[in-house]
Amino acid sequence: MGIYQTIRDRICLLHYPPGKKLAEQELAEEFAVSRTPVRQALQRLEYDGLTEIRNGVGTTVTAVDRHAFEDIFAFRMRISELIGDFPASAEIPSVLASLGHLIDTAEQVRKDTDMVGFWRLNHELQEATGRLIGNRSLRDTHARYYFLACRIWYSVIDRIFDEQSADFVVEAQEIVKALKAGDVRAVGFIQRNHIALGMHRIAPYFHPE
Amino acid sequence: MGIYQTIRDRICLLHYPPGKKLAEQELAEEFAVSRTPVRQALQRLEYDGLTEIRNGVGTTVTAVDRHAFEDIFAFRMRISELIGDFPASAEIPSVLASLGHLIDTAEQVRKDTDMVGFWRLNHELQEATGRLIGNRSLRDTHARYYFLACRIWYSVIDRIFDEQSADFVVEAQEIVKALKAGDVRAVGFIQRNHIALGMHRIAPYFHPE
DNA sequence: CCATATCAAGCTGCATACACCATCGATAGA
DNA sequence: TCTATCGATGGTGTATGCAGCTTGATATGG
Repeated sequence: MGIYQTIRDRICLLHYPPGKKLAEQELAEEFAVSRTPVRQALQRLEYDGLTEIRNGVGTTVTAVDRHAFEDIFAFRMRISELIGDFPASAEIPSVLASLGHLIDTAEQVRKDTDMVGFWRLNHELQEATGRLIGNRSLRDTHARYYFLACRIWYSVIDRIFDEQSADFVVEAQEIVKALKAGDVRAVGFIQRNHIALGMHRIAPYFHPE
Repeated sequence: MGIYQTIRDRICLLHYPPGKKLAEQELAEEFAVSRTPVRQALQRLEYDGLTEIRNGVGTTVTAVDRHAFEDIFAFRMRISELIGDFPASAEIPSVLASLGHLIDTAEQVRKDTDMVGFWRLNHELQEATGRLIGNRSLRDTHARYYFLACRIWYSVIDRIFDEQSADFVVEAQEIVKALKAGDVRAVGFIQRNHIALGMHRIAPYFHPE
């Protein structure tokens, strides 16, 4: 996995929490490369909105205030609603295969209260539903804002794990049913509804900094 | 204006047409800097989808095939429809001021068949309507895909200038009327409809490569 | 004449050195 | 004692040299 993806996942997993300073030199030594490729990754992360680079100061992980939280989740809901307008129906079989594996794994993850495992399952679901989107612009945007959102719910996952992971299984099962009926539009609405559920579940725990 | 914006505008203005090779060394000499900041700009443009970097070959401006054309315009239509869901009503007065100046300038641009001037007016309208969007995620996406779309209609602007610029004035006037009524939602639908008009006007001239 | 191997040129990717900037603490003066 | 200034420190921004890759021209053998 590349430097960009590694750092991005660490931010989403809160291994690098908001406000954390990321020193180029330190990361360069860890990845056994020079500062150049590390800088490239950090600049891309800044473009994603996950980090902020200030000359002479350093690179810091961006804070997520109440405004950003609401903006991102509301936008993701609208984006998901659009999935049905651009269905990539040819991908349905492969997505169904992914979802099958995903639901099987989810039971074990729930028993173990394996939060990192749950985070990975969400990545897989995101990747799978992305394959159903037949419009590249929408698909890219869908993925882009997933990575902005996932660290938000992960910041309170220890307090909502049971409900959130139960809903996750329900969401995956509903998507399977919809896809077996060939109804990609339903997938978008299912996802939209579960984003809304998650948003309302997170909001009480989410205090602006 | 920065290196990134300069190169981006040259791509959108077809000064750098699809397929054009952008040599880092050459650009570095033009901007009187080293390759490093040029590389930074080119990498960001690649992330935008405007260029493609291949090791050992060089950086080329991406081609726009029929698929990309349809994806981008369809997506932009959907994005514009969402504007009304996140109105930044406080910006209405300043946007009205921008639109006034814009409509005044447009008449002269139409008389002169000033295509670059028309291109600039579109930038201004894009920037002004962006200020009406109260959701940062939507605003960023709205801007991002504008720059992917504008070089497409600009590639055939010489053949559609009269109709396109006439519609532009109508669009701006309709937006003024909507904003005077405080109806930001209407702005999104006006823009959506004019994107659709433009798309159908372009399609006949647009041949896949 | 054609196919293939080889080499040279030009490009990007990376490593490194240095310049510039922001910050904090020490120190001297009021 | 408080304040202002200066310097040390650690960070990012840039320039530059070199390594590795791609591609096209060229030479060579069939």
